[in-house]
Amino acid sequence: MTIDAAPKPATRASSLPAQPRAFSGIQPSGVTHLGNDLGAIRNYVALQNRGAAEGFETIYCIVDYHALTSVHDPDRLRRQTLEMAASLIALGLDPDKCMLFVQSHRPEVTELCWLLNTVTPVGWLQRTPTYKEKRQTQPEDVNHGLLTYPVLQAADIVIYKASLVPIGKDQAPHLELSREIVRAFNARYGETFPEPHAVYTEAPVVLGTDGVRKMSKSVGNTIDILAEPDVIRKQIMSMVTDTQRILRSDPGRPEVCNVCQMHRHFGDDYEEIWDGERTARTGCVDTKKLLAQRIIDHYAPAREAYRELIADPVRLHRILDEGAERIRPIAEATMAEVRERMGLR
RNA sequence: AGGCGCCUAGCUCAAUUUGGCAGAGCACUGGUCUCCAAAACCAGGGGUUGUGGGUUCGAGUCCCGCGGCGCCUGCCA
Repeated sequence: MTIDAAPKPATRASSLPAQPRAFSGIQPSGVTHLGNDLGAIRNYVALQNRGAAEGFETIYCIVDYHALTSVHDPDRLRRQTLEMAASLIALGLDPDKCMLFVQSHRPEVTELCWLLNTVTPVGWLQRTPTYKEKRQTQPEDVNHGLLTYPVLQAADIVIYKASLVPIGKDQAPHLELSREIVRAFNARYGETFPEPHAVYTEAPVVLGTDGVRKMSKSVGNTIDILAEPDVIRKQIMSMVTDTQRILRSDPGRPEVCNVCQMHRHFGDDYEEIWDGERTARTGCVDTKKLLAQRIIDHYAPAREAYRELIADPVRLHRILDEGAERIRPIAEATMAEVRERMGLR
């Protein structure tokens, strides 16, 4: 992973942390699928471990406030939040190495969101790609939360004085907006927040089993890595392959075959597998069975860990509560500083 | 707050001027078929018609209340 620019050393403003902190939020979309892991979670784990080794803090937040802009069923939100927490831990986030908590357990962030709202021009928000997209996908429910979504995102990052934000390229506009909001605030009230920097992670766009759209729970084209092996086999066998390879003897085109593309992430021998497809030495069924088995094996420990975690909600709640408590002093210190700077106290 | 319009399958919409067995396309599931998938063909599941009352032998359809969405005119901190 690469950092887009070296964070400024925090020498000028004494309120900035000595070491950069990393922050990332993830929506409580329920049990994670392959796209979640390859696209984000793997990088969270890597950054967490790097932080533990190099001495900077990593903060991961399940953003249930943000989810409320689209999810309106309380039971579903609660369930998906727990499922996401269990998934993250099962896939390698370690509450001893990182701070893991639920966004709404630190409600101070909503106060900061309001305060940042007052330095944010509406035009910036209306131009946000995801806002425009949501107006299309849920036209019956264009609530104000959708518009102010990036402001809450900015508040999330800066309330913990985080300066490193691991994101995929698709999130670049949101982070750029966060940077502008921070600049606007610092310009008006004095240097208070570190400007967040993108940590561009190598995040492949993982296509779903239909081979066309991005893997997504709402589309229903996921590979559920934490599900039972039979479910995974069935999902992979149903994947769309190279639509021009009709007969077993036809040569395949690994570049356009989503099954072949996924092999890149599960073994060093994908070139060899691709060669088998090109020369029709192997068939799609062979390649699918191999992929299924590799995914099943690779996620076997995570699957077992998930099963244990989700069966013990008391323990999960305790982990999340502890995370929220550990991060509390940072949030409270920031808010005290911000209120003072803005003239509220 | 008032006025007008809308709400039917996961989605887009039907359902005769005047109440009479809730349907189609897409999507989904299964089958046939070429290694699988796709495509094609065949079959199937899927609905408390937003919600609660009322009129009627019978209500998606008519009447009243409530909720949601959109547009318009206002009011208020």
